Amino acid sequence: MENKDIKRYTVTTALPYANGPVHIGHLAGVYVPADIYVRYLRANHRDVAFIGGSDEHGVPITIKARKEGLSPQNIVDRYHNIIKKSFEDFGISFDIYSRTSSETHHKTASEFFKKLYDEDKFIVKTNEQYYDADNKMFLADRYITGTCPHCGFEKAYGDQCESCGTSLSATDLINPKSAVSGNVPVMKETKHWYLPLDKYEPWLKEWIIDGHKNDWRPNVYGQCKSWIDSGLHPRAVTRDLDWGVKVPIEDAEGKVLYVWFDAPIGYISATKELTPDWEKYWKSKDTKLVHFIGKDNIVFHCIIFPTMLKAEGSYILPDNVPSNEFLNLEGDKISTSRNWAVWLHEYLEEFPDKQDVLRYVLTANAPETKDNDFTWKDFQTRNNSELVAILGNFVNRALVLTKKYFDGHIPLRGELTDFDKTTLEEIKTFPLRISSALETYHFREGLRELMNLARLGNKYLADTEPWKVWKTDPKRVETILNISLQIVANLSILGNPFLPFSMDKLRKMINFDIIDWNKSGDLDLLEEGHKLNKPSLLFDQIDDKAIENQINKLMETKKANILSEAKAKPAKPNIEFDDFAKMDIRTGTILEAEKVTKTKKLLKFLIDTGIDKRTVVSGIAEYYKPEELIGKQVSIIVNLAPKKLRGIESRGMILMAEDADGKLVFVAPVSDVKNGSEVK
RNA sequence: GGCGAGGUAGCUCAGUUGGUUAGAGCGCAUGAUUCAUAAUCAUGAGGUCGGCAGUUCAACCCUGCCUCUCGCUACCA
Repeated sequence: MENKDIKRYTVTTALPYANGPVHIGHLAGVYVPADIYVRYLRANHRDVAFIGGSDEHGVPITIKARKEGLSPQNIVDRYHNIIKKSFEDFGISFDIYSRTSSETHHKTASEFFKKLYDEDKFIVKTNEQYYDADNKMFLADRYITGTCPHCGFEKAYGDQCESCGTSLSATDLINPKSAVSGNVPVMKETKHWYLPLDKYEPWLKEWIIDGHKNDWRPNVYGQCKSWIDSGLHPRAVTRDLDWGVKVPIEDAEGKVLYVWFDAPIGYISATKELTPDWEKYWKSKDTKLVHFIGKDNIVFHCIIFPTMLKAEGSYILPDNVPSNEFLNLEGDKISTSRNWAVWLHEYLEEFPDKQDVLRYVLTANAPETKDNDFTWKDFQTRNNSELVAILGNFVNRALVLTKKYFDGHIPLRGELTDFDKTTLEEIKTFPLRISSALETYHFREGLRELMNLARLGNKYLADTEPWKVWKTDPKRVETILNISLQIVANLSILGNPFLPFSMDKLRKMINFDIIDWNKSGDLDLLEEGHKLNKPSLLFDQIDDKAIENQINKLMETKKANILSEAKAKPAKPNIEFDDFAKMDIRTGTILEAEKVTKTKKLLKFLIDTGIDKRTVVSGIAEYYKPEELIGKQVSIIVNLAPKKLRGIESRGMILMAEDADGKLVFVAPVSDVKNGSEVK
């Protein structure tokens, strides 16, 4: 578990993409656990570099910039600043929060690429891609639009059709156009460099499958194993684009490093900006590298980036990649585009000075083993019945009693009862209970143990009843409160990684400034006669009103989303009658229907079209059972070019209407007509 | 369809190289208590550990099949 040879730590957090602000999903998955871990390490005098930064390259940012008539730099500046500020205000204690548009990063990423290039670690492939001759640029992904080959949507992108959701390749599009000029693009050869992941397969097997079977989380390990087992392929590391890190070699005009290649190098660049002595954090065997990420990033951080580091040769590899699952919000997936999220910068405004409440809730309910749900009701309950009632209340009781009886001075601990002794012994066990949870990335459990210490305090007070004893034996009360206050002091140390703002406040109240983890478990942290400052409440109740406001806000979002989803898509451009007349739509009857094996969506039909009996394959298996369709009359395009699907030749297409939720409904004659009737 | 992760009390989760009464917190009920932000403390109710088979003296834990959720992937004429 705890490796004694470890001298220092490099802890990184996934780089948030600078095209939007940060929400609670990011926090719960990555930043809060990483921050707890780092604060814990620092309290143990470990040498830590805590690295974060914004990921600012890639096509989506350039598209957003174009849409808003701004430069990509404008866009990333905007979001980088929002994100950076909100992390600061939230107490994510980065040693540096940098960005990939920085000069240092460009230089670092270039050199990294150059070294692999010089050492012949890449393979080169040439293929044909669309090219806009006027603007002299290759059209990657979203820079090309055209008609979707299967839903007919005219504004499909080169990587995906937003109408039917299919992922496409640019060459699939019908009537492709450049999104930049509107011109018809030409095919032109382009050269790209690939990282041959396949060559590293044996090494990855040894390193991950054999080497990290027991210390990586099951979700991380399983995901890696799945990738490796299914066979790795060379992956392009360059792109034809003008926003990003220029490919630093001749013959690479207009090419940049692909974002996934440059982004993780950002961890290294940021460390360079942090300290000239950066190499010890990345190249020294006695440094432990830990990547905190969400589950969407597992492949990059466990397979691709390590392969890059391995290929480069001089870097250490991650010791662990604690990846969380996803956090849902009120039962639905968090979605930036649907505005279904609790945004950090808004939370900070609406709940001022309540950073720790959110940190607490997100940790107590962290998606460590499976997706979890964040609800405002739970947020309120955890605040009111855990933070306020258990932790805040215990501290308040101890401090108020001390003020009342001893004017805020720590009383003498006199003769101990057996109960005192067992309580003191138990206090001593908490540092190890919490640290062994944190060392193994079990943050939820660590926090639970912290609360158990506060529970122990409450129980101690309830059992010893100092407010009663005071009347008969004030000496005894001195001992009771001394012990209670030692618990308070211990809480302030042990709670600091989780609740830094509140523990800071607590330390001021008890006039105490130690956060050294090694001092925790000590039973004389507060010495006799030590003067406490005036107590105040650590946490406040959150009332129903505040929760209702948040829930209403989400309801509004939901309404707005339903409205916009219900809106019909705008009509496509007019066509000539001749274009319509080319389509031959007939009525037909389903004679046979069966599921295509090994597919989720495909049904295979035999249809009597009046003209003939033919096989048609259709992707509706999610909505209809084959047996209930036999005998049903449908509309079918009979002169669509045949297409092989899963080895079955489909001759025609059944007409379906798609509802807002994606459900497909037959478009068919309302009463039976003879098969082969023309639809016109 | 393939692969991965998960399915344990109303909710959120622990758990065991398989061992005899399955745990915690929150919520709920009852009682105690008043120092404390109506907070606390005790006690209790509540679970056929997703389903069915199998291996075993013994399975929540191992094996097989099935089922549901999430993710990746294939697929949607």
